[in-house]
Amino acid sequence: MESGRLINSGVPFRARGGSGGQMLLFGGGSHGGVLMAAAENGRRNKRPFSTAQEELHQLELGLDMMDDVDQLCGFEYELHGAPSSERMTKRRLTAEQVRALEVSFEEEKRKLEPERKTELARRLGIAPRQVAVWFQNRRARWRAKQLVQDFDRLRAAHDELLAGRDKLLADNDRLRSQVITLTEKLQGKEPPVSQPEEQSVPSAATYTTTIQTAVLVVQLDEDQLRESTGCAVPVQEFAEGANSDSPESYLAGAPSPPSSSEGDCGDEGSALLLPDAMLLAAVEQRPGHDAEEDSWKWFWN
DNA sequence: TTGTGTTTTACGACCTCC
DNA sequence: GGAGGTCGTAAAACACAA
Repeated sequence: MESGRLINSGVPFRARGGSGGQMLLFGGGSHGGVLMAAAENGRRNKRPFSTAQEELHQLELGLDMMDDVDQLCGFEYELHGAPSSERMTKRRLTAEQVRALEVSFEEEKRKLEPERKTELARRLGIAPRQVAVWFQNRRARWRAKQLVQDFDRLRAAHDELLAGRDKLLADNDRLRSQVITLTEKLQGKEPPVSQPEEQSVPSAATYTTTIQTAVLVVQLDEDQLRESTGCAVPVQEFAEGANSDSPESYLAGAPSPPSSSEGDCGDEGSALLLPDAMLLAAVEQRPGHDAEEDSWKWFWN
């Protein structure tokens, strides 16, 4: 056996002499001599490995085998047997090879056409199989990176939605207090002193007046609210309903319990936000109203 | 120098498409 | 059925702290 001197190479190798000339083999650690460039140079380099092509040239074996990439790959097979039976020795691609592969990866939109594979392999002095494997692994890395980016994007959108939801809730609280206060002022009452059981039961006339007052407040605040929440407020619909005879008719538009899109400024739930707030202010004063049985009390929580 | 974590290369199993 | 894809993983190559 004859060992070659691999410049800038950490790849275990051995050169086998033969009557018909020398053959270079790329083997694993136990297969042959090991020359480490790092040991020679006394330091580590990035990507210290030369290609099979470079090594063959450096060894000056005098073999004109560089034109046949498949033959080059076959050398490893000769050492290890069929690729499926035993792993081939790993060989790092050079920076130049990786750069060319990256360019091709971008140009071909991550697809590798057979002709392109063959051409790349020939040009870079590696086996077509290596090009295919490199693309497979590169696609996997690209997908992993995309996954991270998608996650970051979704998280940012989620945080933004949460912030919007908090703002909506705060606005809702503020406006609810405003409606109640104004309603009570119009009724000539002072704000309740947290004794709801002892409150006097309003008459039907007062009840209707309360609702109409609430609608008025909503109309006055509509522009401000639309600006602060970014949600459409169907005040007109609600106002029309307030003119009907039956207060119960207002309940037809009562909100559904929050769905998975809670906090979302969507088309249905939050569009009912203000009318619902107004309505509830009135319903709370409705004769015989039982707050515990209120099916949409979730809205206030 | 060594231990350890990360990246890269390569493969087998399985799936899909033509 | 073959070619080429993904997925999961092994193992070599590499980086880096202690």
